[in-house]
Amino acid sequence: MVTQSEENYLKTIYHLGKQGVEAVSTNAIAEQMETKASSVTDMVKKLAEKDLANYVKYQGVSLTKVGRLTAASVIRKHRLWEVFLVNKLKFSWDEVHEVAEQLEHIKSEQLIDKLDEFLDFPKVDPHGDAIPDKEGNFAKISKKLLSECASGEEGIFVGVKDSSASFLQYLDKQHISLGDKIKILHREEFDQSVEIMVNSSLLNISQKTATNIYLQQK
Amino acid sequence: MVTQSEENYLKTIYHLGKQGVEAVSTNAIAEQMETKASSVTDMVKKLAEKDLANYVKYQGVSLTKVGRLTAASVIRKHRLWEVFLVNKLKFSWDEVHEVAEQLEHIKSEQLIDKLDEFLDFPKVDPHGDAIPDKEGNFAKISKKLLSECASGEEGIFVGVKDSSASFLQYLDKQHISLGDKIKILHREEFDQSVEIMVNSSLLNISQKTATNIYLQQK
DNA sequence: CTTATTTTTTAGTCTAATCTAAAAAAATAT
DNA sequence: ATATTTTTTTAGATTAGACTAAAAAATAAG
Repeated sequence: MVTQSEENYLKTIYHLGKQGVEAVSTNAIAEQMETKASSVTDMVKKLAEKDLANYVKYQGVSLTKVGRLTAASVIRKHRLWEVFLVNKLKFSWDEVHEVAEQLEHIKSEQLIDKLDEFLDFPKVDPHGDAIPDKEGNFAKISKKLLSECASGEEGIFVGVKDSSASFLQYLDKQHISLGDKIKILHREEFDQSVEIMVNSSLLNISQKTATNIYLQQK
Repeated sequence: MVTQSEENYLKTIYHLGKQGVEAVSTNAIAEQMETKASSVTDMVKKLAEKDLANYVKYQGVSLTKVGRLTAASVIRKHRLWEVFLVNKLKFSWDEVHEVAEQLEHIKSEQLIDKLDEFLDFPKVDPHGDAIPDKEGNFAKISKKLLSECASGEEGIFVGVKDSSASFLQYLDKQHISLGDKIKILHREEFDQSVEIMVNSSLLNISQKTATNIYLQQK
């Protein structure tokens, strides 16, 4: 049995080391998890003991195949729950993280399968990050900041970069919501503002807004 | 902060001692929770320390007002999650318990409020047990076994007593489902079978079936 | 290439929750 | 009312996870 704490370590190592393939330093993990390096050393030994991680003293940690799969499964759960919280329970994007952080540790294959189905097999979470499938494979999502799109390009609004309450409220007021198709019509040289088409209405957004919106293209 | 383990003890004491008001013996708790009496003693001291329980050596435990409220809140979460699992994710009744057992410990007021709303403020869980409100008050549910109803009576099918897979499948086959209005037409003296009206169709059910179905009246 | 600095590990504590075995109190039976 | 049985508590260990402080290894600087 993989404990909750072990799952959290696996997740962190996965994120820090390119899907857990690259070796990650003890200190990096400690900093990320806001814990002490000595605690990390202890845990990392345990993960190696359980064949979830490869660990050589003074040389950092990477994940084994099983470790990577376990980490991906936790990430899958986290992101599916985030979709549930936002799409079904109407949480706003900035409120979901800590709750999903708890829900990701619920142990039940069946629960996640049924949740996945209930949500209609989403491929991205509310922040625009890919949701891995049961085998731990991530769909290649080509998401790009709106500010990086040329005029003429279009894409689906799949996430925000910085999800402050005020920004989300602004989006709400402009009737821009997740899943909307956005087309870039014109980029204004002088102030980097962008004219876009959303829900068949024209809108002008500031550069700041444009650097906060992720579009998914095909 | 109340730990997961503390919550489980509170819940057990609540259930064993008439909402936690009556004192419950150490042994009774140990047996119910499949743990050792010595572990119970330890925990019960801690609960008393935190003013969640009243405890006098050798005289059993009851809950304080705060303890009762905390227990009721855990039960509320458990039952709301059960409704979610059955109504939304299409779990069958006998599969939900252990998952709800985990979900009940997720800490987020907001989550439960929104879940409650999402489920349309249910008053009973899939087993026909009342869901307490935020103040810990249970709606008085007058649920009765179908076998105890006189002919002429009617009620809403709110739960089952023993939820074996085969029984649930039988109900499915007969097109009897949760929330259906059932009217008792006639009770056969000789074999205790009962003729009922469900979804405007006549049905004859055995005594065994009748003792497994809970009806809610008014 | 030796010294200083940083990183990582080890050794020893601590807390929460559990357990076993023994002691103490309460309940029951003779 | 005394002995026996049952229940409950205490004492002492154990395990997971985290911490502090000191030691060891690796890295950087002169």
